[in-house]
Amino acid sequence: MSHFGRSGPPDITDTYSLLVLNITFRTTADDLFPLFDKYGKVVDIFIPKDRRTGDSRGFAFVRYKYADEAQKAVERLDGRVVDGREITVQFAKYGPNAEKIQKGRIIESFPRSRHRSRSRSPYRRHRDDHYKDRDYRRRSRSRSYDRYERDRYRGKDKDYRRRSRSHSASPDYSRGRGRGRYDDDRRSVSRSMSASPARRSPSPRKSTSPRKASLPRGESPDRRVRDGRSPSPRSVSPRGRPAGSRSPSPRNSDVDE
DNA sequence: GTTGAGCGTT
Repeated sequence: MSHFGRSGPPDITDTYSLLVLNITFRTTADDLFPLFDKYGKVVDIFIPKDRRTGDSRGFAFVRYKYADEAQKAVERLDGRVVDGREITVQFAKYGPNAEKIQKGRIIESFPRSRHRSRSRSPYRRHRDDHYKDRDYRRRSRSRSYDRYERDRYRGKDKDYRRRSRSHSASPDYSRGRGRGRYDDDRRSVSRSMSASPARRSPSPRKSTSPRKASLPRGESPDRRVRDGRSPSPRSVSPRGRPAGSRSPSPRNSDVDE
């Protein structure tokens, strides 16, 4: 098994990271280790995986101990077919040791005084080395990872923080206002979801057509619901939950939330 | 069980 990345970055003081792209989603560090280790001393191999699914993201980071070896691997493994897919090996630009790369200038660090026309690794991609190619490619990227990015973005709370700072002058006021509006919006979404007659209505299948025609937009109910619930939906605590005594119907509490 | 531009963790 792969013991890489099991205890975080082992040692990146003198290692050169290489980025391996275009690898298959099933390729693991163990598969790349022998391949990369053949061309030099591989210190560690890390493959970012999804937090939820745990699947590979399609690229891996290979850390070499020496730059010359890394460079060699880049030139030798770049374009190699692994698992039926042509992988792309190149030096990592961003990362924990990106600074070192610029400082060390591994690209030009050649043991043999061999002056090469192109110090940088020759990305011999397909003839599709166009410039606008990326735009069209980027589009496809948002297919199955869109939700992942969405979740990630939400988790960062970037927007929330920014807004908070903007109104830091009056946190109370802003919070109250922001909260109310936010809640409203959120409830709106919730309502939208609740609209699903799946579990809200236990038996709406018998009369779904008439109701639908009756409320094609849902504006009427919308206002009604907002007016009736806007004031203080959360302030109201109908469930005076008896801490000591357990509720006679635990299911009720579940339904509440 | 899918996907295919990109830059990473205990």
